[in-house]
Amino acid sequence: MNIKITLPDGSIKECPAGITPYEVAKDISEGLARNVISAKFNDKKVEINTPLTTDGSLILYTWNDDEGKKTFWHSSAHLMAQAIQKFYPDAKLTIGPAIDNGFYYDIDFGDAQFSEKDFEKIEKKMLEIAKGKHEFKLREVSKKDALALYRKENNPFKIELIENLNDGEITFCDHDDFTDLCRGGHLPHTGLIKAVKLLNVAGAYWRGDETKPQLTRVYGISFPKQKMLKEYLELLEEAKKRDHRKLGKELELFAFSQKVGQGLPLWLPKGAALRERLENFLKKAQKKAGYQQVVTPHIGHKNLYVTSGHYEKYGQDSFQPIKTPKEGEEFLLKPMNCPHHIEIFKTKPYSYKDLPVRFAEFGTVYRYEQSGELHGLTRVRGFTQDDAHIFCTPDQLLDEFKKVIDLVMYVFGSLGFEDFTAQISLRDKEDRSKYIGSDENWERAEQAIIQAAEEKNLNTVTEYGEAAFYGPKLDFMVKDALGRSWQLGTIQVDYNLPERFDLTYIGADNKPHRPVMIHRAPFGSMERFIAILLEHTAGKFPLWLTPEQVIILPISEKYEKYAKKILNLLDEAGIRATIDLRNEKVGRKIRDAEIKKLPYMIIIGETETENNTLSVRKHQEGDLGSFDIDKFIEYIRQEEKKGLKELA
RNA sequence: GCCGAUGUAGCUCAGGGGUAGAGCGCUUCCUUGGUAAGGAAGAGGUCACGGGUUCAAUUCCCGUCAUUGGCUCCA
Repeated sequence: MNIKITLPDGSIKECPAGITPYEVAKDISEGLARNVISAKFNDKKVEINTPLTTDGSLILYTWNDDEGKKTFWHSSAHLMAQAIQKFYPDAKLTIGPAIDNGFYYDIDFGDAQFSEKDFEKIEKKMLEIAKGKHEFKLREVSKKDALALYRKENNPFKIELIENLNDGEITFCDHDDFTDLCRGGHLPHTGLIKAVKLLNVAGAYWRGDETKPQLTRVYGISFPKQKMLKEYLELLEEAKKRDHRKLGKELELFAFSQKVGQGLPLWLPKGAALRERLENFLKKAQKKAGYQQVVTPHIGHKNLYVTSGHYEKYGQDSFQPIKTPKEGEEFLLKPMNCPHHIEIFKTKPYSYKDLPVRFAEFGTVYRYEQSGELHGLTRVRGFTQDDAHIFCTPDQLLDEFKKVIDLVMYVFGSLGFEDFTAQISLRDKEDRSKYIGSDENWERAEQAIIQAAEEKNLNTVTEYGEAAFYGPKLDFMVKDALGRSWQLGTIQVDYNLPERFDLTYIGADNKPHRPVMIHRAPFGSMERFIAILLEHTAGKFPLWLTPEQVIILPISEKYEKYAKKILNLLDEAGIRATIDLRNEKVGRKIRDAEIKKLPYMIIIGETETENNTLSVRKHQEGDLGSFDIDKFIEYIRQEEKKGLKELA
């Protein structure tokens, strides 16, 4: 009997029933058969040696497909677990999935210690086993037998997993002498795994729940070719060079001090100046977009946060109140600016004709982040939000929201962020107790965001359970050098705080109405934004933003006077320049300026002094030739403008 | 907060029971050199902090702090 198999290109192959995906690949070409590592049949993951018995569509995956890589890495996780059990026979396995870059296995080592020192022997053992070309074989097991096996092994984790599965859908995967509970998706055999590297060990809670036992998570990666591993490791090295913590130190932008406290960044002169330029850039755009700057204090009365609901939600898990010595009044370091801005809104009555009003502030806030969660500038305890709150009528909401999207796009565009995801963060579908406010208001807010994102043609993903407790968000997510995702810009719709603070405006009907609030921060925070910008540009900031635009390199002391004259002229023209007056040869000065990524070098020697000119060299590009001073200033001004777009 | 790793000169790091080393940087001197490293000399360290073991601790043990890879969390 024959079956009809449809391939992705639409062609239909007639094959004998019982043919495996591997055999189909072989029928297409020997090369494909060598490379095929997994398959989907009728949209369901199948093993490469699963007999196909009905008509259907088949997709074959190789290493070049994400599906293929996942299969490869998941199979490698089995191999790693097997190798670990050779050395730690009592280790209890739990789960071992593939991730974006490799795989991990969560293991309960009991009283035994597993550390990085074990990596080498595990890697060796894995490769040794891999060479045996052991076939991965999936087999169905009854619930009873599956439970019996893991009861014998005394593995409560697997038992818990199996208990949540239905009889008839439980499968085990065998290879060599190793068996594991697994739903499938494996390589044909272990021999395809040619290179492995264990990357790190970490603690991870069983099922991600901090009340449950902590397991040891072993991360690794594997490849079908040794060369690919080498390339991957080189890539990791490259990424480390772009790490904002390293660059921030090298470029003297920011620092931390044990004495000041963890997670509290200190901005050095160059970093502070950079921040100021970024702030001015946004202030200018916001002014154009109808925002008004306000300034509010760093602390607020506890009652302010009781009213806002933040106290109930975060009171225990935040910096604790500051008390006045005599009255015992309690004040909190502000963890956000919204309540303060709301109080500004409440200083006078508003007519519908006055709305929308938009209050903006670079507001520094303090949040108690758990010590283990702090990370460079991307996760800190004190940071400055480029915050603003828009108060508008329900009718204006959609339009205002879209305008904010425009502003965020302008900021991202001006700074070269093209690779981002707009994440629509909605309520958890099941657990609604985490949120305040009525279902009706939430529904309206969520719809407004979805519609605005759609009308602005944003590339979105929707995440449930990611909303703030007072409202849904549109978050702009960007990846750092190491591929970790961070939220930069955010726009949030809020019907709840206006309710809690009893905000009103007078409508055309001469009756009070409830305004809607939008919270928004295009950068997110100055700290995180600069961190990600550093990693994106590898420290080569746009010319308009960079701390030092030009360095003057006199060839010898004889030209110091002329060099200083040039410095003054550049300074007067608002160009940020310094001089390298060290007693070094010009070759050395150039080398050092190149390493420091200074965009322009001006070389001053006998010729320049006599002709009243400059020799200009551009970073990474070399000699640009001779310039008059005025011509050079004009040139820099033009180059600065190139990076900045106009706000629509 | 939890699990693991780390903490030695301004930076990057080596070392190891008998109070320390390299490279870069810095200072001084020589050199006045034209597009990616000129030469010489010198200064610089409570080996994170506190306790213990020891004749002796920077080294071994314990604790604290900080950094770091994850987990949980993220208004």
